[in-house]
Amino acid sequence: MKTFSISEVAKELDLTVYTLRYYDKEGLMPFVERTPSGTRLFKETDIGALKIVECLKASGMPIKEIKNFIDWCSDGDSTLQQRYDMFVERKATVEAQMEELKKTMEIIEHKCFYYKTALEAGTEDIHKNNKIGSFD
Amino acid sequence: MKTFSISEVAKELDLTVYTLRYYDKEGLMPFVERTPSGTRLFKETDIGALKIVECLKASGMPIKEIKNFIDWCSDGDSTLQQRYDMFVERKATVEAQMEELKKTMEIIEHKCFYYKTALEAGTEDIHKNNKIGSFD
DNA sequence: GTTATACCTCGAGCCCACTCTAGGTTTCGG
DNA sequence: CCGAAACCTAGAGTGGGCTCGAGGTATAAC
Repeated sequence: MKTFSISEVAKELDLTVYTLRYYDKEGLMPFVERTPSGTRLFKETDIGALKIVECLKASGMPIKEIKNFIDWCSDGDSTLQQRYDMFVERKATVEAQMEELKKTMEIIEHKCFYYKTALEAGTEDIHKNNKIGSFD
Repeated sequence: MKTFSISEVAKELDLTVYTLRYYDKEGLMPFVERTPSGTRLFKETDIGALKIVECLKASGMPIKEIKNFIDWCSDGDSTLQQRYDMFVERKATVEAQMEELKKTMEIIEHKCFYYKTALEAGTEDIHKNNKIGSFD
């Protein structure tokens, strides 16, 4: 079976080898096998698992909670409920983040417009004259 | 003109007074006036400006870059172009974050389904039997 | 076979964004 | 006018997530 070195995996996932070893230290990859001399050998499935780790990270989950999930995976079917619940909760937090980001975007787009018109006028004052104290 | 104390502003923006004082220390609120004895007096417009700071923070901008923006604001119309460019660039990064979050969401939804069916079956094995090594 | 490169661990260091403590002053209700 | 609560500064401490240096072993290319 084909295996991959830590630097190959780092390149694939756009991480550094430092980061991968740090994840290992934090218990996020207990499944990765080693050569007799200690060199890590990553399988395709390991890379798949790390992609889930990255996904959870991208959802804003801290390393320690991701570790809980990994531990549950190691514990087998008895933890299926926890893992399901976790993903359902993640879904909710990501939805909230999307909402938040949408609001942020609206303000930023408004500011793009604000500065475009100000640039055209050569001064910000055109906005100040319209609505006093709006910080528009 | 009505003014607000630091704790009122903290409550309004859902921040701590510590955080607000930290922002001040970092130069994010050079516009906030003081009483002769040094107590900060926030105006409505100051709160508006802080909302923009929060917006930039929510867009992932680090404090130091937000400070640049605040400095540009103090410098007046000569920095209109920089500020416009900054918001256009912010727009792009927020768009990228939205894309990223969408991908994250897809994986999470897939996992919700994965665990829902596994729970119904009582074991994760039903997935393992379908696609070997997919970490689905 | 040797030399360069990649791998390893352990622990220290770094950066960011707060968060809090100590020690002090001010303001405000009764 | 007094005591509680809110304000202030300077600087130390915290937690998360890396990032790196030192010192050493292993493997691969020539």
